[in-house]
Amino acid sequence: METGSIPVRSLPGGFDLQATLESGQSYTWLREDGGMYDEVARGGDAWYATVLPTSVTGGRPAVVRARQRDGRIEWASNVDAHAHLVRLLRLDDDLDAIMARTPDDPLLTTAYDAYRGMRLVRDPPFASLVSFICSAQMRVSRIHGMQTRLAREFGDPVEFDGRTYYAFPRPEQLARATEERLRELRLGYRAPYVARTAEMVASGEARPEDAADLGYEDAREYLTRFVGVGEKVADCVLLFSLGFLEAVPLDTWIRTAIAEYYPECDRGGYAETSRAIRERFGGEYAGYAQTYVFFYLRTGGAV
DNA sequence: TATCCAAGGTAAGTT
DNA sequence: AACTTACCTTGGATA
Repeated sequence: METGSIPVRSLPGGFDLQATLESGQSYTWLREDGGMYDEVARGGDAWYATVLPTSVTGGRPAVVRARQRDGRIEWASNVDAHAHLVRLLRLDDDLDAIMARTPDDPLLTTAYDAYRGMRLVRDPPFASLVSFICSAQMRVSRIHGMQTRLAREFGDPVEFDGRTYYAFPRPEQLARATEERLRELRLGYRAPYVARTAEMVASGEARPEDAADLGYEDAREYLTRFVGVGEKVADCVLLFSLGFLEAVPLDTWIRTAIAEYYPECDRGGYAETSRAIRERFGGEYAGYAQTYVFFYLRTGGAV
């Protein structure tokens, strides 16, 4: 077991682990006290755990546990997790600079103040792709449940500190899943989408990470070749996995925000409205603004 | 207790 | 290209 810690004050703009992991960006972490999304007071200091896939570690899957307490991010792992955490939780983003480069409007300011320190995540691409295929017409807490079941059913088990953790399935593992089994895991009509997309990735027909080499709108178009991936899901993968911080997924909450606060940005079609709200949110870091607004509204912020 | 509704949308079929 | 409609499931609201 290796351990370490990272002082929060060393991170420009601070950090909020709970907000970062429970804001509906990533579905690859488990809170070890069992709770997540569905309760309790904020400001907890619970441990969270994830398993890095072999595509990231290059070797065996690595378990990473982290918690935030006493002004530090504490971690424990079977590898040196520091660089992994910086990457997964975007600890190298300068939040102060990013907020300074998004507009100074009342909704954004309120959302920023509510979850100061929340960062975007950088999830492994295949897990992110599957997670957001599953997200269609689904509550955040249930998306998380689906991903947890997929890992336990099809992922590699990894022993760490007396417990068994499960990596998110590799494409070839998930490609072996039958639609029927996926429906039993309560994916509903998303089951064939996940099965077909996993086959596409496993066969080498296309890989989500290949979109990273393209320009933003071409990258979004590229991802829609996967079954179950439309423009909104594509934007989520671009933002939460592939580092396109300008991506603004147009989900129900953001559409509500547009109607209430930025009606002039509603241009009818997805691409045009997306472009308008992206500009309204300052362009290059518009996705940060989107994520704060989404989480703020979803957790009861005034509309 | 029964019924209804909506949830971080997408694919397929019509105009 | 723009506009409908069907689609699994289920927690929470309403009757």
